[in-house]
Parts: sequence; C-alpha cells; structure tokens
Amino acid sequence: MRVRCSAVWQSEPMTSTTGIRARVRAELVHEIKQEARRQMAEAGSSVLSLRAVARQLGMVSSGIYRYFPSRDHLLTALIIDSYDAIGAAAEAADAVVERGDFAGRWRAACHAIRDWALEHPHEYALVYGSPVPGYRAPQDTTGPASRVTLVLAAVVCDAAAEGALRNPFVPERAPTLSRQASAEALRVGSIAFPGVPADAVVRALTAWTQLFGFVSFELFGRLVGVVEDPAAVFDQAVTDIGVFVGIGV
Amino acid sequence: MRVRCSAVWQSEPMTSTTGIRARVRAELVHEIKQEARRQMAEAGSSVLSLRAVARQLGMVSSGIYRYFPSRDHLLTALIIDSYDAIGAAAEAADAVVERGDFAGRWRAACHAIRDWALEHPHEYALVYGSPVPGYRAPQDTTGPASRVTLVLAAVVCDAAAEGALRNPFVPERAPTLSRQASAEALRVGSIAFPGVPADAVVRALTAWTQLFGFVSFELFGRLVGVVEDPAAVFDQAVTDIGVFVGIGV
DNA sequence: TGTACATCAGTGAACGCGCGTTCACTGATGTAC
DNA sequence: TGTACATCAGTGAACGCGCGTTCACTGATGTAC
Repeated sequence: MRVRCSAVWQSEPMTSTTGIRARVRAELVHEIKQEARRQMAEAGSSVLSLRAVARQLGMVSSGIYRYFPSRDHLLTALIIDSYDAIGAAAEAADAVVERGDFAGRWRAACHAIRDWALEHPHEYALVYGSPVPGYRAPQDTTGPASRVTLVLAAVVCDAAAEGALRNPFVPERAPTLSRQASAEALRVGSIAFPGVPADAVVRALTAWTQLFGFVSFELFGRLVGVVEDPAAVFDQAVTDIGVFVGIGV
Repeated sequence: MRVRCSAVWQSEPMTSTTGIRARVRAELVHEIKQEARRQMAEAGSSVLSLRAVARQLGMVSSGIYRYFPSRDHLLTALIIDSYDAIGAAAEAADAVVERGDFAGRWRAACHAIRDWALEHPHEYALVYGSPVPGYRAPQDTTGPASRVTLVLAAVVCDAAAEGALRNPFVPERAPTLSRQASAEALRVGSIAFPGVPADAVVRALTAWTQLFGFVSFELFGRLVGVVEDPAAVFDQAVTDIGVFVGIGV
C-alpha cells in the first residue's frame, strides 16, 4: 500500500512494481495485514500467529512466506502501518486548524491521537505498549514512529517562532531549570525544538509523556474504578497541559 | 510471604498456617515466584512458563500445581507482589520526608516509583504495560494496585488540608474547568481527593498519568534517540508537574 | 510411647494443542525470441 | 503470432519445539487415638 511498507516485502523477492501480478501481490499483502490486524483486535496484539492468519485467508501456512519472509517482518509491517496511521491522523487534525491558533492545533492533535487509539486499541498497544519479547524494531520504524511526535513539536516550535510561547507559572512559583536538565534541553531542543527556550523544551517533553501516559492508562484499563468519564478528564488535561507547555488557552 | 499473596495459594489446599510443613511450603511458594521473576527478567514479562520455572527448580512441571492451581494464579501472585513492592517503595520514600514539605514528599514518591521501575523493569511492565492477553485481573489485585496511587493522592490532600495548594497559573491564562470535567472531578474528588478543589483534582489526575507515562516511555524504549539523559528530564518534569499540581516549589 | 491412618509433596507419563519454518513439488502466469 | 523457458503463487507434508493441564502413583510426613 504505502511506500514505506512496500519496501518491507519488496526487498526479498525481485518483483516488478507494475503489472497484474504486482497488483495482485500488493492486494494480498494488504489482505494479510488486514487479517492480522483483525486477529490482534480479537486476541491481543502479542499473539499474532502466521498460521491463524493463513488459515483465515484460506491459505496454507507456508504460503504466507511468499509475502513476508518471517513473522517478525509481518510484525514490522504492522508496526510501521500503525505509526503511519496515528501520525497521519494527527497531521490531518492539525492541518485543518488555522496556523496561528496554537492552542487549537494542540488540542486537535491530542484529541486525534486519543481518538485513533480508541478506534485501534490493539494497534496502539502494538506500538505504545510494552515491547514484544524477542522482537527488535528495525530502523525502518523510526521514521514513521516520529511522525506523530513531530506534529506536536511543530505546534510548540511555531508558537515559539511567533513569540506566542509564554511561561505559564506565576513568577514566584516558577521552578528553575537544573543544570543537567538545561543541558539536555539544549541538546534535544537543537534537534527537535529549534527556537524554543530550554524550560519550555522540558515542559514539552513532559506534556508528550503525559499525553501518551493518559491514553495508555485509559486503554490499558488503569482508569477503571477511578475515572468514569475519561473523555472529560482528557479534554481538560489537554487544555491544562497546553497551558503548562506555554500555549495559551 | 505477605498476607495478601498467601491468600492466593492458601485458598485452594487446606493447609495449617503453622508447622514445619507450612513453613517449607511458604518457602517453596517464594522460590517459585522468585524464579518466575528471574525468568521474566530474561525473556520478558509476557512469556511466563510454568514448565520453565519447574525445570529450573529441578522439579517436574506438574509439581507446581501443588503450589499454584494454574498459571494465571501464579501470574496474579506476581502481579500482587509487584503492586505491593512499588507501593511500599513509594510509601517508604514519602515517610522519611517531613510531613509539611509537600514538594519534597511529591518528589520523593515520584523518584521512588521511577527507581523501583528501573530496578524491576519486567515487573513494572507486568502491571503497567499492555494487558496480558487472555488474563483477567481478579479482585485481589485492586487493593495492592492502589497503594502507590494513594501515596501521591495523600500528598495532594495533605497540601490542600493545610491550605498549601495553589493554582500555579497566572490568572489571565488559567484555563476554566469544563462542565463535564468539573462533574467528574467532584465525583473522583469525593472518593480519592477529599477537600481538594475540582481543578486541582483534574491536574492531579493529569500529573498521575504524566508520571507513569514518563516511566513507561523510558522503560519501553520510547525515549531512545530523543532523550539522552532521562534522569535529568524526569527530575525536572517532577518538579514542573509538582508546581502544575499546585504543590509549591 | 506406639500404631493406624490421613494428608501431603513430588513423580512420570500422557493428552492435545499450536506454533514458526523448511522443503520439494505442481500448475499457472508472464517473458523473450 | 507462436513457442520455449523462467518465474511465480500456492500446496502439503514434515520437523522439532514448547506449552498448560490431568491423572494415577509412590513414599514421606504429620496426626489422632
């Protein structure tokens, strides 16, 4: 389907990218992934079974190996797709908000992430849950993995560039940056947050962990018995944390 | 060992709690759990195998059933132990700080949680990672599960009781509570945060998700390639979020 | 104090299952001349 | 346009593995009289 994921299965067998065969092939790759996703949604993300996928597709288990050289390659493809999907969701949500409305963009991106996660809980767990034992994510995943984060970072950077980023705390209670945190913030900032003050970089990283922390807690059932209306708390948390980062209400 | 966990394996066979046999039995229960933990640390938390544990203990696999009626019961015991351990770590860290030093207590508890998690990554993953497929946590776990959270909540409550909890934001940027968030905060607050204003309840819940979100990100490898010095960022985040909650610097 | 009996820990074999992966193969589909 | 050949998709059987759980059993350890 997508360019990135085709690279995964294309590398092994030498196929031309055009022609009927290639099209049928791409379709089957798609179907295999689709079925794998469907089964993850039923049984949980860590119990992906090639045999079960093949069975459901009316195929013999060894047939899968025409399309994915191993179980790990299929897993990788699913992971990349998930990263791309959640990244695309965040990008799309951010894109429709007026550029200068930083609080609006922040809220839109955060809600898009949570919405996607709620709609695809097992794909979310696949990429943001505990690591699958014995699986080592290859390099191909890092690009797609960063898409969603870049959307959030861009909002902060854009706000800083327009001078709209402000320290949210009353001055007498504003914490000072530790030396180590300052050094780390400068390093991270120079890569991912150009033009953003060090203290805001740390707060942005903090917000980032809060956002996914909340979504993970909600999806993994840690709010059960505590929060009855996660949507309401999430919405408020997004607002509060937006102010915390320095993006105005 | 502990009272709670003994309830798990005691319920099935009718054993007296005293006597040599009972003591040997308790020791073996301990050894089985110890070995299970050791194997989780090697292979990952979701691949707990009764056979492997028995093998390592020089026991035949069916022998385990004298001590745990099923794999799920062993899992439950490990989960309860983990909850108790992380809860105890937070309690101990909080206990040595002067009662009125709310920021200090907050920081101590947060650091204790992260430290414990770094020392026991697979036990942390067992309870705060993605849910184990096919496993349903029984009621016995909810008590131990809440210990660590109660420590954090107590700091906020104590600060509120002494009038030391303040809105951290400059007034013109302080967000207003949505109606739904307010309702939910009142509900949660009446149970877990008596005497804490609704807006602070939401911020406390937000801080809670941030804390575990950071630790999970760090442990699950999501900071790799982004943050090089997690300890520094965590320490600063704890301070910043403490102020965010309303516990002064 | 001694004996009879019940309870216990641990054994060893077996059941039934599913898994990832390999291999030689058979037709069908494309490609080059 | 037709033929020969290479490439492909998918098959079916097999390998070797590990798993949770059951079951009848054998000694050893406690307990009651």
